[in-house]
Amino acid sequence: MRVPCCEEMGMKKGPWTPEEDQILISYIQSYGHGNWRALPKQAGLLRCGKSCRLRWTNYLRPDIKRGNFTREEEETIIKLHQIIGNRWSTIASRLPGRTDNEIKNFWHTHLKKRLKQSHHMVIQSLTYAPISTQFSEFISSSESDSPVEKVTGPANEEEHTINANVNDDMAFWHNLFMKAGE
DNA sequence: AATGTACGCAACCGCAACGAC
DNA sequence: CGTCGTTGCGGTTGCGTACAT
Repeated sequence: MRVPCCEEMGMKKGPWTPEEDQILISYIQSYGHGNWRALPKQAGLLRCGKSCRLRWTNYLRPDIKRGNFTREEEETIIKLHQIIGNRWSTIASRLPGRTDNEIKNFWHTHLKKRLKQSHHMVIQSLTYAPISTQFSEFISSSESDSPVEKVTGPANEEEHTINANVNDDMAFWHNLFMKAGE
């Protein structure tokens, strides 16, 4: 019977202390992380391997980029999410220095709000244009220079957001139709 | 200044995938 | 081929902080 790491006795939970961070960093720098399950014991940490791996990959890794997401990163996330959905690790692999957890959090706290805003916009736009026309516009804009990419500068922030939102919903409807056609 | 509320982020949990045996 | 152990992923939670009243 396998014991979940969360049930292992004597394992510490909750926020990591600077001391624990330092132990983990210096251990991995010296020996690497061949076996996460064995690592905490060997390093002298009262944490489960899962917790160590998470702390390292999401916070302590030297190549992690800190700070706000750039406009390009934001656009990449939106576009990839349109295509592949909640595949955060896949999206993260396209954004050097960003972790899946960070992207997931960013999506839920910032980008998700835009879906709500865009919901009424797409309904509004569907009222005035046939769906086939909108798909061809969406696909051609995705293949060539997207209108989203042409927008730069803070003055166009709202327009940029709206374009991204509409694209998002277009993708949703596009996927829906593709599935229906299968 | 005190209290309530909303938000952002780090961390946890459960499950699926994968490889070793 | 089935079982077991480990890792990785995505969803969710909960705490700390900023902001509003």
